[in-house]
Amino acid sequence: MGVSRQKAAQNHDAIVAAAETLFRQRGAEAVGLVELMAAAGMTRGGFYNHFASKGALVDAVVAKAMTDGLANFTAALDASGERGVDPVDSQIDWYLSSEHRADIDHGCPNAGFLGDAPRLDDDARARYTTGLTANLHRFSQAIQDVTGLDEKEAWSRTLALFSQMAGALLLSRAVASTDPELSDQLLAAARQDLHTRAHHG
Amino acid sequence: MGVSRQKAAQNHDAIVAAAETLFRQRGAEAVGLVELMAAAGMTRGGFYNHFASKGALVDAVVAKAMTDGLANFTAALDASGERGVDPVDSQIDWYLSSEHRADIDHGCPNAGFLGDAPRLDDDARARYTTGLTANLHRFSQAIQDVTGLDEKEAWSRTLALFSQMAGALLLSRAVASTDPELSDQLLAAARQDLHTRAHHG
DNA sequence: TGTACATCAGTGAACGCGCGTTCACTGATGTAC
DNA sequence: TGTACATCAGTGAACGCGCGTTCACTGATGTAC
Repeated sequence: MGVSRQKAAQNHDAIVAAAETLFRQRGAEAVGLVELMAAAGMTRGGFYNHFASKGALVDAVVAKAMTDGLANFTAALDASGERGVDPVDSQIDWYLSSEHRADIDHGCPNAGFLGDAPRLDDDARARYTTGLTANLHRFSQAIQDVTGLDEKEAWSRTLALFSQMAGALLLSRAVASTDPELSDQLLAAARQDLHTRAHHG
Repeated sequence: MGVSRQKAAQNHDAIVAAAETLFRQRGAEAVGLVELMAAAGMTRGGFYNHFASKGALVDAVVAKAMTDGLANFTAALDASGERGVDPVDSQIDWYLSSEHRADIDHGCPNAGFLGDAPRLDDDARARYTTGLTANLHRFSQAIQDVTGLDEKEAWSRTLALFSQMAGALLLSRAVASTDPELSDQLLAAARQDLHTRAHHG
């Protein structure tokens, strides 16, 4: 084998991790397997010991990103609760921060893969959709806790709020290098607007 | 020549028109010149009589889409004014309609190219940014007319509202085939939310 | 107005290149006794 | 515990293929006289 099973499992994870970064930055189509495997510390041929095809890797990457995203979101909400700060406000501030704008590699996957989602294959798009849905339900619960709205109202509010968060983040990223001032204004306008709306019963 | 100058100019437009549709649907990277030229009714070699490179075509497509988008937006606002209906409400209804969701080929270019914008080359990204800025200014003027807010307040309001419109549309498109109900809910929630906010002074 | 010639948009074969994928090979690891 | 062998992750050359681009060629168009 030349490599222990433990090391092989680490290599598997390294491929997925390298792929997530590269796919988010440049899109899955623009990343070749040679470059990808080099980024994971191997040469090209080994790829097919881990995945049946490049498409299968895309599925795995989307699945992992969505799962991690939900875990991070839940952890952030819990951490806010423990610190005694408003979890929805904290989330809005982080989501529309310049740090999150810059963190394309590991930021919110719902936004990170949003532009690519319509062009993913069926499996990956299904994974994106279920991941997004789980995230929205978690967010809706937090909205309910904060506002006291009923379940249905909170769900509508959540869809409206998250649309604004994702839209502002994507627009801000799209113009970040060409018009930094507009990029900042987009984040600031959405942040201010969302804070006043998140708690309005 | 085998082809008149008028016909050559028509062919030029046909290439750009075919490219806009294909690029919006699948992304510029995923569309080959053979397929593109066939869609425009020609064979591959003629492409370089019209554009120096594929990248130059991408620039031209983005530029045309953004220009057309602003013209369409302005025309729609004027048409609303003449019919005596609220131009901002009309725009919101159209933007978050299932028709606009389906019209990827010719819908709002600010949303249509939003997912690709960060990965466009410098020229195309600059064209996207200036086009978006022009659209936002036109929208801000309409918001000012409707709400009576001052220029600065209207601008912030515009950024917040348009972020929500673009985000809802992209999310709705992303899940349209995998979760049609969620896709509809995203549009409906944003529509309802935006109507109540657009006129609030 | 008619003729001779230059122009140049479109054709289709060809180019080098990088892609995703395959495969014979390697050698340390894991297993059987 | 030690030895012989099977396993299989990783290597790197090779595959066919489609990409963007180039180029010699064509022939109707536009121009000069």
